[in-house]
Amino acid sequence: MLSLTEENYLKAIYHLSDGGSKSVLTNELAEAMSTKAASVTDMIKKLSVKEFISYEKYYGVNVTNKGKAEALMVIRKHRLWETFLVEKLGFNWDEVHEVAEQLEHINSSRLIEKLDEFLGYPKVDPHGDPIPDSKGKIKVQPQIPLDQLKKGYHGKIAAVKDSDSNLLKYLDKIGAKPGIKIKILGREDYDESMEVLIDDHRVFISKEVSHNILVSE
Amino acid sequence: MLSLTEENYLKAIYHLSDGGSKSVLTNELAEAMSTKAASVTDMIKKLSVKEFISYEKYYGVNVTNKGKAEALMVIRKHRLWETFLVEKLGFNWDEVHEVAEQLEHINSSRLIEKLDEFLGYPKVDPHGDPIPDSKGKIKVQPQIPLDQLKKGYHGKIAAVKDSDSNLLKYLDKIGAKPGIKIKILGREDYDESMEVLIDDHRVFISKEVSHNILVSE
DNA sequence: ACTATTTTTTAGACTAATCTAAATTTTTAT
DNA sequence: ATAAAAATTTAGATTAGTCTAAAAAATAGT
Repeated sequence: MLSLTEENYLKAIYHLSDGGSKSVLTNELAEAMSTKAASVTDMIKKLSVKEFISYEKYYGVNVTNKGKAEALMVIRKHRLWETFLVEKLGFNWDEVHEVAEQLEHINSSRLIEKLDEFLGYPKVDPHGDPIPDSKGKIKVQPQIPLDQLKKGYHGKIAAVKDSDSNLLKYLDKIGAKPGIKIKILGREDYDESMEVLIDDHRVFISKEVSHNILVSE
Repeated sequence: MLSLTEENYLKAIYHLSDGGSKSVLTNELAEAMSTKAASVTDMIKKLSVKEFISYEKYYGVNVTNKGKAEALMVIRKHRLWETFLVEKLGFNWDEVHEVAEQLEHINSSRLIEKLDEFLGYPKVDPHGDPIPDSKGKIKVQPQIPLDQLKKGYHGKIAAVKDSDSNLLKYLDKIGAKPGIKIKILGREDYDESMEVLIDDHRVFISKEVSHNILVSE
């Protein structure tokens, strides 16, 4: 069993490695965990002994399959709880992150299976991020940031980056959330801002915003 | 802010002191916390400095008003989560304790207010124990163990002691839960066993069991 | 290729919560 | 009233996670 801190490190490693597809450097991880490189080195050794990651001195860490499975379970819990908070308790989607950070560490497989059932086995969380199933399977469909597309594109919002609560508040204000129709009406090459139609509502958005709106296909 | 461990000690002190009405000895607390007296002494000093309890060397501890308020909030969270697990997720009432022990430490007043609302502001948890309101107010109505009553008594089950999961499983089997009608049909003085009618269903129960069934009035 | 810079690791120290063993205080029993 | 027993506290050590400062290794710039 992992401690709360170990779980948080492992989750951060999983995310920074893009789901295990590249290695993660000590300083990156220190930055992500808001801690010092020395502390990271210590923790890396612990997780490495437990075989959740593989580690070669000075060359960064990689998650093992065992580590991936564990990280996916934490992510599953996090996203199910976020869904619960929004769907059942009426939280706004910009308010759920911190609480879900705590709830994701509750240890009870029965609880999480029951919660999943209660929510109707959702496939994605309120930000559009996929929820791993009870076996850790995750459906990754490639998502493209809106700022990489041209005038005339139309489709549906697949997800939004959930890094920043202020961004989420703004996206909420303009009605940009997963499942909503979006169309690029025009695009200014100079600053890469664009005019878009969000659910038949006309809005101007900066590149900063369009970069955080993800569409599929 | 209290650490998880401090919260657990404080809750145990609150319960062992019957809600603050008597002082608690070091060894009692060590027993309750499954730890050693020396560790208890250390923690007592910490909680005492923070003024959650008052403490005189060798003479046990008492909770302060500040400590009571804090303990009641933890108890509120515990009981609301238990209610959630049973009412919404379909847990059996003998399965909820351990999970609620974890959930009670989640720190978010917004979460707990929303949860309370979602559950419809319940007054008691699935075992019949009262749930403190958002101000920490708790309705204590005196409850009498069934083993202290005589043949002919009839009324409703108010609560059951939730100490032991095996007991709860048994109570569940015989249909004894809060709100259910109960009548004492007969009582054997020798071993204090009794025959009772639980929701019009005839059962023989030992003193051990009747002692853990509480009725009001 | 060699020096300067950056990154990472090691060494040693700190805090919270725990432990064992020893010392102290209180209680009990004669 | 005093000795034995029980309860409690103190002292000193341990573990997890963190830190700072110093040492070691890798990278970059000329």
